[in-house]
Amino acid sequence: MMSMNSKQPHFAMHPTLPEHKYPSLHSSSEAIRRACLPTPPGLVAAHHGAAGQVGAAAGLASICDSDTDPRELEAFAERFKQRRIKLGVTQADVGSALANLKIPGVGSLSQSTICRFESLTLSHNNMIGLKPILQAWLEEAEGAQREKMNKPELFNGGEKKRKRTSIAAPEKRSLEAYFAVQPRPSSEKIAAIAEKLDLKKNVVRVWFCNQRQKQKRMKFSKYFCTPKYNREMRPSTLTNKANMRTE
DNA sequence: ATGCATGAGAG
DNA sequence: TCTCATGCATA
Repeated sequence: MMSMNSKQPHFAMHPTLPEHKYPSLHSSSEAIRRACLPTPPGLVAAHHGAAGQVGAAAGLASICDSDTDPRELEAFAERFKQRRIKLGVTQADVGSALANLKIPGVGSLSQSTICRFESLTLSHNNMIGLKPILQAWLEEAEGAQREKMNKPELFNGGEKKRKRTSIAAPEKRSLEAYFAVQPRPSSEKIAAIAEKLDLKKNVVRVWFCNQRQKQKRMKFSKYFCTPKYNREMRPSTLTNKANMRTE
């Protein structure tokens, strides 16, 4: 049942980026952390007032560390976004610019990932791993603030476009109902559900996997279940170039 | 901003 | 098979 895989955080391993080999990045992630920056100016160790409550609820002691403290991550993410926008750089720009940092084992990231980092919709560990990298980029970008970032990157052939499956609302509601009573259905159960909803078994399986991942995102984790955080869970809009232009 | 998907690694 | 980090495609 609870096969809580306590695995190490690993990074990029995308099939669509042959440029990098991604050699066990997490091994060098600590090196990056050290090699990068000391600690943010005044945002370090915000308030530990709520930390006690959360820590108790979580039954953890490690989150007291300023580098893994959810509040510190939250503060950094917010500051990161603000400064990125100040620089007039999009999430996609940041993602591709990361490759220019030449950090061993660190290639580019997608707009999706940068977006999720800023909105805290990543796992706690994922946030911790990405923070030093994005922090390094931010420093570089602000250091070379007077120069214009260039990202040519234009090579397109005739690749097969992936088609995204769309699960209809009724089916989705059913899935959610099943998930509520059993987040981890057996293979057989999945097959049964798939047949009932007339969906491919794999689609149902992946849906459950993704649903479980959602529960583990920072915003929905135990660290952020207090009314206060729920209130501040609102999504922002000033992110894309389009929105920035709209001003 | 987010839904569905992939693939490495672990079990 | 699952988890986990991540991304393409799309709303």
